[in-house]
Amino acid sequence: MEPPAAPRRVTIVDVARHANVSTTAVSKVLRNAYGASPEMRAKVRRAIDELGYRPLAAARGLRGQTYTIGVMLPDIRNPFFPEILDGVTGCLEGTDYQVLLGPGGNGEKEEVRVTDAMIDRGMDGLVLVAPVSPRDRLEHVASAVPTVVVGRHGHSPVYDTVADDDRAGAALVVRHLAELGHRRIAHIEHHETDPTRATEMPNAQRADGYRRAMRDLGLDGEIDVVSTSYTQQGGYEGAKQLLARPHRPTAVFAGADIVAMGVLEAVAEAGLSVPGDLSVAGYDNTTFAALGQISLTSVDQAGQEIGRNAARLLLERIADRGRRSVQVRLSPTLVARRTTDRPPA
Amino acid sequence: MEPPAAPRRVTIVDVARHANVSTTAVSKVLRNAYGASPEMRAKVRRAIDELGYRPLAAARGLRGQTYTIGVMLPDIRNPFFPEILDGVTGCLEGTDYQVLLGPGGNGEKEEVRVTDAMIDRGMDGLVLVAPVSPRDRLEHVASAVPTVVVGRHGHSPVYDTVADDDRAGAALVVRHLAELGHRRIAHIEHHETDPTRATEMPNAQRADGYRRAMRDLGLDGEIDVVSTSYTQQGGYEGAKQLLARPHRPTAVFAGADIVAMGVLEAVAEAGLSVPGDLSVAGYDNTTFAALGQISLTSVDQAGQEIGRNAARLLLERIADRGRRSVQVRLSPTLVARRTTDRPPA
DNA sequence: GTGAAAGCGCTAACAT
DNA sequence: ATGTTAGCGCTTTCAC
Repeated sequence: MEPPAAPRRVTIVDVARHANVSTTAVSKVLRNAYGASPEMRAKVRRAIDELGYRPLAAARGLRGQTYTIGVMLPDIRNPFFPEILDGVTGCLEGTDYQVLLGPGGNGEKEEVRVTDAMIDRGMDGLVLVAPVSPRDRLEHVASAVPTVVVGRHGHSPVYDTVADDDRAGAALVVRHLAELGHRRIAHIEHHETDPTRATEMPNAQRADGYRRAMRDLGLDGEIDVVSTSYTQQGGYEGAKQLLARPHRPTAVFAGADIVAMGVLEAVAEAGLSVPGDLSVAGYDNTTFAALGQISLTSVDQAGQEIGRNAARLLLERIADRGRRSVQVRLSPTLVARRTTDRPPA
Repeated sequence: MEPPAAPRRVTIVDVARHANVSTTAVSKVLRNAYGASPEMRAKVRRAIDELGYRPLAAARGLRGQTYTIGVMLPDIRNPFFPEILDGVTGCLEGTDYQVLLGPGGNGEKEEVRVTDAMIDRGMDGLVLVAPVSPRDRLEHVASAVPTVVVGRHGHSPVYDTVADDDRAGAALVVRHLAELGHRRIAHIEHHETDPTRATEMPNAQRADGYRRAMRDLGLDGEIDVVSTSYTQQGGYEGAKQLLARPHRPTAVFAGADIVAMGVLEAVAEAGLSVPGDLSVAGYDNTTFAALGQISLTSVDQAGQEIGRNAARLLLERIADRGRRSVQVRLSPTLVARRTTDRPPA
């Protein structure tokens, strides 16, 4: 009546014995490495199947690879990130790599913890999605393990980047609203104090894109930015401020869909209608935006495309750690829905 | 001009040499194990800090633990799961364990792949969230590594379970609607063919809870179940069917919030109003439900509580693999919002 | 093409 | 309380 201890795992030695070959031979078959005859391969594969052998990734990692790709997501709740993840896993399908996710937590401390953990676990490559850590830290990580940084602008020789052109996305929104006839187009941005991040983060690029687009349209005088945060609460508060303006805007470009949700709430509370009294646009084209009840005009980032590119670059870098760093920039598209229309007469 | 190969990692040997002690001593300090004097500990810790040493989890795992807990999520997109995750990570905070997520993919094949991958990576324990795999498979996994199954009914001697009482949750909705005066209360369920899952999955329990509650209220004759799927599309189609009934229901209990979203869309399309013409309730109290624009009556599962319990049970089982299996059942609560009201006169 | 043997970084027995 | 030594399961020389 002993406690049901875990039964001993089948090891490479068992397989070798069962197939009457050396462990080296088995290892070669596992890795599709050079130096094993077809007959040998067949024999070994049969033994593997018969014994139900699975190589222990941890042990492999001690000498070679762990066949594990780590993806750090800063916030599981953001409905945009699953798209990226789908792209990554899709690209890795058919390879021997397995994707594991590290829950980031939107803070530098949490990011350090999770990236260190991934390095300590011998992961072969990392995809960092919209990291908030300073550049040095990212480079530190990238020097320990092949890394692709996603959704953050600013280059580095040690890691590759994939990002949407957030400035262009913001311009799409502004032009769309201007074409509808709006002039007083306000923007709600995410407040950023850190100097590096103030240029590298998507939110900063969106705000910048908004300003540039306004200027390009000759609307310099109408530029109106409220600085809160990329949260529903931030959108609510930002909208409150904008609605209290003596001469209030006819359109609001919220820096993220979740912000737009807060705006919609504040507008409803003020007894105003969308888009009758105010047009509202978001960013990210999240699930919310597509809901029939919401039908929010938004900017679609090619999430899957981003993920696919990230995975591809990562595999390339794993294969050649010394290669020059690559920057991929993708173009977002506008998805016009029912929250934007012509301004009130 | 050689390619910048990864600099050699600091190992336990380096630390031992630097501190003038044995590797055993360092190992003991790392694991807070018995047999190291305070002075020794101090010395070793200093060396660790000075060298920036971090133990390699893969190597530790080869003999002992990897200090990694794997959480399998079937669907990253489901906004309910982050709650569970928060509970798990919260409970593990302060311990040496790191949580890594395995993207499930809502299919048996994907689940096998990701659970195998987690086992192969030497994880110390697994939390499986709402797995769809058959019981045998779950027991197979659990026999390889300590496992807690979350959000699935049905016990097993080899794994612990944590779940909300979905029957009770469904009853909460039915009683709420009945108290408002509804009698013709319909339900949209997720179609399930597999016999094991037909009893063990939450959706099945919700449908069952609906039927029981209707009977308990003497509404046997009004029981009306449409069988589609737990998707927005499923809700849309289900609602279409219900609205086409000669004597249509006055209230719809959708088995999940996302289903309710589809219902709302179909209702709006039919030119009807909620809750004026039809009351709608969901399940899961997701982010959607709470949005001011939606304000959906829903059932709140204590997600964080579920996660905390799962983590606690897992730690207990890691400490004692032989202990009897435990089942924790938590109680959901109703969150009444604006989509439910008295039936039309 | 094949296999023996060394060793990856750590922990666990076993001395001392 | 401390150190020595033998592995854990795999990959990688390097013989043959």
